[in-house]
Amino acid sequence: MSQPVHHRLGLATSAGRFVATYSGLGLAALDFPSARAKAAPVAGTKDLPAEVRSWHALATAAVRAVLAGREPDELPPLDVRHGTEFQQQVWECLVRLRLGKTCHYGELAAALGRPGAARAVGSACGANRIPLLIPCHRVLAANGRLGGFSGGLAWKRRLLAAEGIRAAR
DNA sequence: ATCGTCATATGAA
DNA sequence: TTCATATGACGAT
Repeated sequence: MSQPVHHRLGLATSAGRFVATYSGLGLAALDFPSARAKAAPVAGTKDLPAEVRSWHALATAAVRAVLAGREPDELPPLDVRHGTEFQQQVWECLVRLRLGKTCHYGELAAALGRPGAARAVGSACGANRIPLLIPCHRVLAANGRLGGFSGGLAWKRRLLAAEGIRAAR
């Protein structure tokens, strides 16, 4: 019936206006700038829970940092309940992957004790609703190429470039 | 270098 | 159980 309240807030950056969605547990989704996102109604900041306002401040600073190629100093809590156990393990690994570092789908699978699950890792990355802060753009294919990206490969390239990483073509 | 074809893990229908 | 993946390895061309 009454869903847990979700707040959708615009997040302005030099690269456009992202849309952040907060649940009662923290940041639940981060959407890339798009025409559709622009149209999305965004709550006025007046009757926002103080908690959400502070999370949004952290998220805004963190997203801007990543876009600028700087390591964010503090992340808001991430609400990752929608993920399966395996997906959460993958995302957990990713938040620990420092800016400027990359890994391969297969390496990540092996690190989780599941050699051979490279493809499943790719799927888990695709299910990530919080790009940039859960940095799935730092996961490349074993042949040095880009792999995929739900936000579009142009974004993946752009994010990697901001971190000084250059993938093979 | 590119292309097919398998092998494989996970998750949704 | 069947199908779809943001993979990877291998062999033929």
